[in-house]
Amino acid sequence: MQDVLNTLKALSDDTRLRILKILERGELCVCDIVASLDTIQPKISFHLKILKEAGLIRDRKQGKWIHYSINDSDMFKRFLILSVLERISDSDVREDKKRLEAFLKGKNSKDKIVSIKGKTVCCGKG
Amino acid sequence: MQDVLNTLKALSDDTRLRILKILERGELCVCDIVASLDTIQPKISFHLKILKEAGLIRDRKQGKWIHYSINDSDMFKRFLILSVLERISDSDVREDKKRLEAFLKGKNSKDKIVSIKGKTVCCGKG
DNA sequence: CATTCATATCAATTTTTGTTTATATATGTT
DNA sequence: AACATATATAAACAAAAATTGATATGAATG
Repeated sequence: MQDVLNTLKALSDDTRLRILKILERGELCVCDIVASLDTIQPKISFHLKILKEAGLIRDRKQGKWIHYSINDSDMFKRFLILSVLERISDSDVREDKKRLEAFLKGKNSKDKIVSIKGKTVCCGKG
Repeated sequence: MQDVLNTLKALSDDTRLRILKILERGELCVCDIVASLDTIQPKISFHLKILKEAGLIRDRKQGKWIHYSINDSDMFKRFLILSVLERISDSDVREDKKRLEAFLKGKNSKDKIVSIKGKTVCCGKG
């Protein structure tokens, strides 16, 4: 019973549903999610941990960054996520998505600038 | 988002999953559930309220008793319950089921005795 | 109409969960 | 090596949820 419970508990939180909702877009690093939900990083790390321990997401380390994505190895969980997220109204996550796209755009242009100097930058000031 | 969240929260509790699991058997009154989970009545009333407010169960009043049953009017919720309960191991609810059957048996025999005197008794001492 | 029984609700408490500030770790850069 | 960045973790605090014991409500019975 514990695994089902953990899974359900992990899904029973506004912040975590919002995280999953933007992860539907694809793999994201922590700072992307922080920017998207317009909040502080430890909060996001806390919720990512819960989602990960429930087996709903997985992470991939690459240099300084840790990329999170929805874990599709467990059918039941994948399916739960799908049917739950589908029932969340677009208006509940519109702002999150806006902020995410704006942030990613900013990152890209910075990447271009710094790639000239050979840097790879995420959210830093350059 | 609030309705999905309420539903998930209602499902995210050991006691409530156990209640749903025995309600799969069919309609039951509060005292049946109390006996089945071997606990105190206010606790069960508390959890029943949460399940009801989430739209997962419904109640039917009949004289002194209130009978609860799984609410199958909402497809999504019905389906969530099904897929969640299916993943709960039998061993997690074996004792509950045992206690329930024993209790119902006791009730029936008492009913027979008191039906002679024209009474209908639930859990009272006769 | 007083009593009993089934259930609900309340108030107090305890437990669990989420938030925040500060700090640690690890990787990459100069 | 010193520094900056991305993320995690810890500790303190706040908020929400669960448990319990006491009491209220309302139906049936004698």
